[in-house]
This record gives sequence, structure tokens and C-alpha cells, in this order.
Amino acid sequence: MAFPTLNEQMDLIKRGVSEIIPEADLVQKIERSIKTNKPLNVKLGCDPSRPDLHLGHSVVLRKLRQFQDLGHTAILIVGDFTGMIGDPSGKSKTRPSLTIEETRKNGESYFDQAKKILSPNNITMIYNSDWLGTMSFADVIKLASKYTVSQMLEREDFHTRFNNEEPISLHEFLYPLAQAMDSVAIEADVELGGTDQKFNLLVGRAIQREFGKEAQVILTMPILPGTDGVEKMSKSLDNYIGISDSPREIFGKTLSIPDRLMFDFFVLATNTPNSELPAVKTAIELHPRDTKRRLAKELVTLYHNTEAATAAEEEFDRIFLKKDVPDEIEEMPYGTTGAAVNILQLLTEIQLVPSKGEARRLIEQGGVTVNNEKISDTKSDIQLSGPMIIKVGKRKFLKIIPS
RNA sequence: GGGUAGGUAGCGAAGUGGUUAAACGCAACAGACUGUAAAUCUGUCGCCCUCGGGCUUCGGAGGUUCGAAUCCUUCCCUACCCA
Repeated sequence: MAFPTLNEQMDLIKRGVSEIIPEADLVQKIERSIKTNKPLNVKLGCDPSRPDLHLGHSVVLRKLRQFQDLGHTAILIVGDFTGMIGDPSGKSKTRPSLTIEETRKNGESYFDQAKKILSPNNITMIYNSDWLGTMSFADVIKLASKYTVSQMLEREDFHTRFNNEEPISLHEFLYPLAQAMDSVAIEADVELGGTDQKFNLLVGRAIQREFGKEAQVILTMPILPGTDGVEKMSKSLDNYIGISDSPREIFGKTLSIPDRLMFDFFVLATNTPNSELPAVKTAIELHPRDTKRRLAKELVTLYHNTEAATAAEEEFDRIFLKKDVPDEIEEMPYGTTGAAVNILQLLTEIQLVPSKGEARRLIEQGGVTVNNEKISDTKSDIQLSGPMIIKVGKRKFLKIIPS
């Protein structure tokens, strides 16, 4: 097959990237690849500690996909071994370690989800226990001898934690080295990662050289902020848009991002062509609401389809503009017909609200309706006369069915 | 092994005997408004209860006191310095 020209490749590769280190090496590698008709090995290590993928992960996966589209080979490394360490990059705390079984299981699920973004044609998935698992303690000592403590402390989070007198476990120093061994093992030409991975990726270059290999080029992508607009998108902060979320959720959550984040989302998380990006920027200024809707629809389309996107938008309007109810509501059998239940008891028993105190607050704040009627008294009793729709806040719905 | 400084609500961070269920910031939630689950404004943000109040929280356990997150003892955890 013929590769696109250098310029075409670089245009696509450079979209949205934070850094390419060093860019000249990348150019050289691509030129050679074109000349010899040999694809580059593009490495992405996936962190199997969190099994659910969201748009944050998609940024770098999408970059990998772009390399695939250019004809290169994607090598997805499931860090089943490094998962036992738990990558502490960008974290202020040591991560909990996983067992190899857990990381394997998460790796499978990661791959399943990544398939929504990656092409199945030119991809290899490998577990790094393949090579890390066969290293002896002597091998590890030898590997560890190739890096110094001061070099490790150059990494920002280590540095900060050290200065703040926070704990750094010894095994955390092994993580970058282990990840570097991955690059040695698969002879990576390029390794992708978030900007928080920069240090680890650079160690890969150094260790590849130590092992007499050509050093990889590193390509870092910006970290996508979460829906709160403050923290990095992550499941534990519940500020994420999952790629397996329902159309309704993707649409709604997207509309909840702050306006200033819109452009980054377009660049990093959608297929909007480079040529259209300037127009998008203008549109954000002129019609922020419509542009955010467009973003939301594009994201739904990406992970579902166009029809789902249209439906999600219609449903959104129905729920939030017309204050109507969604057309599909979760149902739950509850109580017996004819019985009367106190509203606080009802809300906590169906678990729409964690405590009666919170239920009381919500009612006082006017956030609870039953069959579209606002409940204003916390002492109200609800007559269970048939299926009833309970709404709490803006977006929690449940239909209860008395027996 | 010795010494010192720490461990406060989802996070960050005040508070060193009593109007402290615990300032403030972030995040979250509700309402109003709008251009959207944006922005802004208001309110909420330990549990229970009807207002009023009751109960349990500040690493764990015990103690002093009318009264402790705040003082003492002991245990656990972290960092730093010395050996």
C-alpha cells in the first residue's frame, strides 16, 4: 500500500497535539517509512486500572486511530504487569495495586471499548507480562541501574511529592522503567500519551538507547478537562462522558461543559475536519448554545449514530425546555395499590435520594414532583393508585409500579 | 533506635478548651433566570426528627474536664532530621 505524503501525514498527526519530541525524528521516521513502505510501530499503553473508557481516554486513542488511517500499525499494550504498580503519574498519592487477574479482565474490557475508536485492521494488542513476567530479579536490578534517583525526581509529581514530604513508594520508580521496557520489547517508533505521561515516555527513549534500539518519538496530547471544567476527566470524580454512555447522557453531559471548553472538545474529541475548525471557533462566539448542541450531536453520532443524536436532542428539549418526561423511564415495583406512603420514606426507599434529610431539602427546594405535581410538604402522603412517575431534581426519573 | 512536624467533611485548607456540625475555596445538588445540564444570582451540602430540637463526627482506643477536633495516655499511619 502507498502511504500518504509526508505533509499530509504531518498535518493529521499534528492536530491537537501538545508536543512531538523530537519532531525532526518523526519526520525522518515517516520519510523512511514511505521510502521502505514499512509502517511505523505506534505504541499506546493502556492503563487497565480503570475499566471504563471516557472521552478523556478517547483523545489519545483517536490520535492512534489517525496513525492507523495513515497506514501505520497500532500497538496497544495492556499493562497487566504495570497495572500491579498502578501508574502514579499526575496523582498525589500512590495508586492501589491490582492483581494480574484484575488487570487482565480490565484489559479485555478496555480493548472491547477501544474498538469503538480504533480500526480492527492494523492493530496488535499485547500484554506486557509477556516480557516483564519473564524478567528475573537480576534483570530488574540491571534495568534499575540504568536510571538514577535524581533523574526520577525530575518527574514533576515525584518532585512535588518529595518536596511536600509525601510518600513515594520504591516500586513507583519501577513504573517508568517497566513502561520503557515495553518500548524496547516492541521496538516502538512512536509512543503516544497524555501530557502527564511525558516523563515516562522520555524514559522510554533513554532505555531504548541503553538496549541498543532506535529511540522512539514521543507524542503527547493535552489532558481533556471533565464536565466540571476544572479537573481532569475521570470516573472517580464523576465528571466524565463515557464512550459507552447512552445517547441521552452523552448529549446532556456535553451540554453541561463550560462554554470555554467547547473548542478543545471539538479539536480533541470529534472528527471535525481541520479546515472547519476556524469556523467552529467563530460559531462558538456567535452561537454558543447551538454550537454546543452541534458538539453534543457529533459526540453522540460518534459513539452511537445520527438517529440517536437527533433523538437525544429532541428528548433533551422535551425534558428540559418543556419540562416533560423522557419516553423511557426506569421502572420499579413498589408498594401495593391503595396504600399511602410518606414522601420522604418513598424517596429513600426507591433510592432516588440517599437520606431523608436530603429528601427533605430537595422538597423544600421544590425539586420533587410526583406525576408532574410539585410536592411542597415533607409530610405529604402519596396514594399509590397505579404507576407513578417520580422526578427528583432536573434529571432523576423513576416510574414506580405498585402491585 | 532517638528527635521533630503532621493525620479535619468528596478534595484542598482553617480551627489549638465552650455561641464549632466545624470558617474559606473547589467540586456537587436545588431554585430563579437564560442561550444549555453554559454564565450569573440565591439557597443547600453529617444523620434523625414536625418548628424546636435530638444524635454521631475531626486517624483508632482510652482518659482529664461541667464541657475537647482542641489537654493527657497509648496504638496505627506519613514525612523530615539525627544515628
